[in-house]
Amino acid sequence: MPELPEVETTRRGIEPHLKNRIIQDIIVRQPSLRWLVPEHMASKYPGQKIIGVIRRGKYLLIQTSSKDHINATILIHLGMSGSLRILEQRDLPGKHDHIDILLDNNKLLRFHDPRRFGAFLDCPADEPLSHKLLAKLGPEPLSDDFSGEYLYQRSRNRTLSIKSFIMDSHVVVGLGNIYATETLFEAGIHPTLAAGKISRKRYASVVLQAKKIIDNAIQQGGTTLRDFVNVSGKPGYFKQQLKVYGRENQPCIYCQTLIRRLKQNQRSSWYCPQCQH
DNA sequence: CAACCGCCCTGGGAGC
DNA sequence: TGCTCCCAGGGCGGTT
Repeated sequence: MPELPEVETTRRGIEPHLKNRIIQDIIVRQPSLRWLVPEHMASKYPGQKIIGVIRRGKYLLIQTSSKDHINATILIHLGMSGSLRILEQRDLPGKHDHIDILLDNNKLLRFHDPRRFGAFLDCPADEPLSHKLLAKLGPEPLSDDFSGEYLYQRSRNRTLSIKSFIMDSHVVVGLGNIYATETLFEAGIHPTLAAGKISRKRYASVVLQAKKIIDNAIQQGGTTLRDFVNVSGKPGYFKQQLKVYGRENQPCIYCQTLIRRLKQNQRSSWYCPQCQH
């Protein structure tokens, strides 16, 4: 489920419930996620106070602090199928509810992840963002660092496709398959074009559309926020206005040409053969 | 270095 | 109903 807007929606949903709470316990039922959940986390974190939840790309960082002013940070990635919910401690765990962080108000944060591509890790104490998984990430898509000029410069001499290029988190974070597909559709760019051959002008369009789409999706994520955190645990992709993603053989909303699908690096791309070239 | 490909998993849906 | 196959929101790590 989670692309960047869903992760940001999750962050906004859980932070008010977590901030200033003391962690009572961490219960790990299934440590085999993308990487093994470190054993020491269950002993390190109880007693720590949560001071904030920040996001970097699709990673969430739960920052804590103890009486001795020792800071620590839990690093969470939701992978393909992960979700986080605030529940009561009396709510029994179900299938795929792998980790609970127990809070000091009879609530808990529950990590659910059927496919187990997610991650639950510990950051280096001194500088959490120096974690190996975070250190080389590209700029945030909504930041000023993500500009047409930046993409243009980074892409010179690159032969891979524009689709693969903008989905590379070391280039820019947060453009997953859905939003990369939608971005190229709105920018009118065929997904197989070589990244290194695309003009400044077209990259300016890519950036403009990506920002628009992600910003809009975050706004919409807000509408499903309550459900996401408290009840169903299902973010509403159905509520999103997807213009090309998943629409194979349906008419393009601009020109009525039938949308086509192709495979790039084992991921589907949908595109309009008329509008995107 | 850059590019590509396999793979970590479970579950849902289509087709037979 | 049940089997098999394909597909899915990610992205690391090994190989060429």
